[in-house]
Amino acid sequence: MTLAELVAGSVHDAAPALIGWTFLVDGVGGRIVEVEAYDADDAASHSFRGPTQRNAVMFGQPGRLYVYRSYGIHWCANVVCGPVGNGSAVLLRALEPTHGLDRMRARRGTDDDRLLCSGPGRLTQALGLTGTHDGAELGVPPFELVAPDRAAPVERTTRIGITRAADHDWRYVEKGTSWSSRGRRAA
DNA sequence: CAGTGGATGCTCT
DNA sequence: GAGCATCCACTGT
Repeated sequence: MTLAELVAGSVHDAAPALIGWTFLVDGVGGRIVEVEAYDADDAASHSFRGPTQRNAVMFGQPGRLYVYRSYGIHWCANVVCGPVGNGSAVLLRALEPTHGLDRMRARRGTDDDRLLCSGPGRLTQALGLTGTHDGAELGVPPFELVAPDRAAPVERTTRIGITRAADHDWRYVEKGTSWSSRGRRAA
């Protein structure tokens, strides 16, 4: 499956299908092990109340990056999905670091590899993503999204860190991973 | 360990 | 003026 095919469909199909893909920015990144789906009928989604200046990218071309500031401090990155105008996206919550570990350690200011990409704010910091990347097209430099050799086993749970529509099971985690943002295990 | 609260800026009410 | 799709440091066991 190509990236274009994957993001063109429903966000609820694309989100679990993204698990196991390798996401790189300028050669730095890793395997996607945790994501969440957000659509326009979802009270927790930025697109719920229709297009605004901030969420404009969510209503544009699929396969682009939607980046927003979270809690005034962090950046969070999403992959826009579905047909143009439907306002859905997949929040990237955690990666298993595989490429450019040294650059990620330097950006994050830690030698604990478990803390490099296990969380949406950490992930963007490790990969150097900021608001300047909002609306950027994925799959072209400096971005790279590589499909896994075979589909990864995926677990489905409730989303994290939201107050509304928190009961929707739209969080997807690679089964058995120790790199997710919750439930870490020793290496 | 678990639980709490502060940092910090922008969007929408 | 409220409320965040978060993270970290600090507290008390």
